[in-house]
Amino acid sequence: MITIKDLAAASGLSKSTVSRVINHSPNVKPETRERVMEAVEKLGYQPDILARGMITGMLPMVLVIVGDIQNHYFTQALAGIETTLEEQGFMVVVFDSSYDPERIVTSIHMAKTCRFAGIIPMTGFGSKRVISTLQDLDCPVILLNCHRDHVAFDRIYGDDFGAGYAATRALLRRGYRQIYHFSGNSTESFISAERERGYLAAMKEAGISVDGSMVLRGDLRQDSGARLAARCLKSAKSQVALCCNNFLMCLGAMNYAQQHGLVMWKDYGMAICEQPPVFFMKSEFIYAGPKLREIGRAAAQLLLDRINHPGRKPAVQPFPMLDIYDP
Amino acid sequence: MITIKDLAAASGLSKSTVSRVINHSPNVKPETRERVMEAVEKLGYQPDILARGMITGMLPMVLVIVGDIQNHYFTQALAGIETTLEEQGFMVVVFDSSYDPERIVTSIHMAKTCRFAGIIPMTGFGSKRVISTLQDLDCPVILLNCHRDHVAFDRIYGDDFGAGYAATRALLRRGYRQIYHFSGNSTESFISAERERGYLAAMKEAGISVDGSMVLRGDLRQDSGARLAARCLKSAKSQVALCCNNFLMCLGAMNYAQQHGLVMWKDYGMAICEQPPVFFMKSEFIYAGPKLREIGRAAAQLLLDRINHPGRKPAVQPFPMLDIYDP
DNA sequence: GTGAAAGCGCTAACAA
DNA sequence: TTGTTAGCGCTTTCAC
Repeated sequence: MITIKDLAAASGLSKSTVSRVINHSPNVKPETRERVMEAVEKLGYQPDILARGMITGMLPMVLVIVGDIQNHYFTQALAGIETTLEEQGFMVVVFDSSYDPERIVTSIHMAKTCRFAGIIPMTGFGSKRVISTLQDLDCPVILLNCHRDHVAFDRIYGDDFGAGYAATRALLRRGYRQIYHFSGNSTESFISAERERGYLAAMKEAGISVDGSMVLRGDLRQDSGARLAARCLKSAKSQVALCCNNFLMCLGAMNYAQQHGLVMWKDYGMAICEQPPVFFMKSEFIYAGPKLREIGRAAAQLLLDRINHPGRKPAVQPFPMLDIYDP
Repeated sequence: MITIKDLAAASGLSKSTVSRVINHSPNVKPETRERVMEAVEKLGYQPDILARGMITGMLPMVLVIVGDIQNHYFTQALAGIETTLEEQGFMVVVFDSSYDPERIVTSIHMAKTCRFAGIIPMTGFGSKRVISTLQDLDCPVILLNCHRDHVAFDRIYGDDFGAGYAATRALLRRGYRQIYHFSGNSTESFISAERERGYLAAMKEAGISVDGSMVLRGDLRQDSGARLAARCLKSAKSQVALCCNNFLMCLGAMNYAQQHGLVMWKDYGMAICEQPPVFFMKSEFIYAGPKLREIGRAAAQLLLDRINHPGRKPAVQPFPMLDIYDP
């Protein structure tokens, strides 16, 4: 491995001068800089990021904590995060927590002892331990789509209220009035609750009173989508529409419908309050949701800002951009 | 941050002794060990992985190079890789290459200068530059589902021939004889070519001669699946079946079918030569493919072996386990 | 069984 | 503008 010592020897200069050139310090004679760069080219030098990290106290790596790497929700945001960070020379360490707070805490400790430049948690905020672990950290943290009331941290979140609202509105515009909302357990997931709130707001605005029977609770997974669909679509009246809190429940509902010979927009309407996986974009159904890739980019950008300007007060940054698709 | 220096002071011992305890060296008096561990507990010491990496020349991190983080093919394998590596205290750095060889090379350099413990490339092996970059590396590398003839590296690959064979067989067993294969450009993707080979073998074995018109070439994406379906299913004879090289083409074909009122298993048969995304497992269609999560685990295990036993000759390790689903 | 000292490759004071 | 020196926190000889 080529080190600055080798460069120093090859160029007849000292290690410090070489270091200055490498780090683009302005206080170097152009001629000297050239001499060093020659050696760099000739020997194929590449700085040891680890050694540098020891001194500067920072490794150009960012920990991103997801709940499930196989879920498009996370990978779409991840794509945005990675693109942005890579442009600035950072690498992304992905931790698939399986939504387990204990493992999240472990990963955060790991990040600390590796002196990561920052952490972007996208999940796991039920646990006090996670919060307090992060607080003891003294490391830039951007909460992405976590609860908004963790005032100690920078946080960015999508407009899931707007998503629920827009999805419902789109159905209303098509003339549906009997619109069911397939929701999650709203006390558990903040995002899920926001979407539900958006649905309720749109219904209210349209002057439609929503009684308890219109909001059906599932577990945000496919099976419960099918189960709930069975309850609403049994008597297949064409004026019924489903506003699904998330994609997986929609998929379950669509499966149910298909198996029972129900055709979308003929026998029932369908909208989702989030972006579907890429290969389901521009399909038949309506969707409205925060642009996941973009919100990932924004979170990464925010993190970079924090890295470059430490000591600023943490702030909430709403991310209003919605992807609304109404075919 | 608590360092071994602090532990030494707290326990009245030297840094070296503390280091021995931390690293489970046998040459320490039990009593001394206890004294150190007390200090560790009391002060909440956590070793600085970076500093350790400088000495040992290895950071417990592994670079995994994927083609597209939003593709379930990669994330499923990634899930297996991560689980296995995490158990051994390694972290996973995911690099989404967008299949770009130049960016892959950059990421490999990054891994080197960070002294990563290993690299698992899952894509990007068209380029000679990638290969030679890896060869200059002196770092454990496990090629996962890349070309098999890179003899300089350890490599593991799934039984994609078997997948194509099994998928086709399942259709044959159901009585289909007019089975189209939606393939990729087989010169580009080795995996795609293997699946095609499996299809051809099964057809041959069944005594069905396959002329050129039965293998249709697309680009492995959704649109081409729909386009090819239009060619085969137009005259909707119920004895036609599609054997899709990958999930996305299958999805395109299913969309086409649905929009034209064709019902699976009534109007046409469908099989895929790979595992679909989790939420499409146990659906209507047949699939057969290497168990992606398991192959990920196996690759990670192989990497760990190489890290612990350097200097062994690189070898191919076929991974025969198939997930065959025939509802 | 334990301690002292060297050094990994680099940056960041401080001198010159 | 450049060189010298002192570490970062740890592991690893080599003495004792």
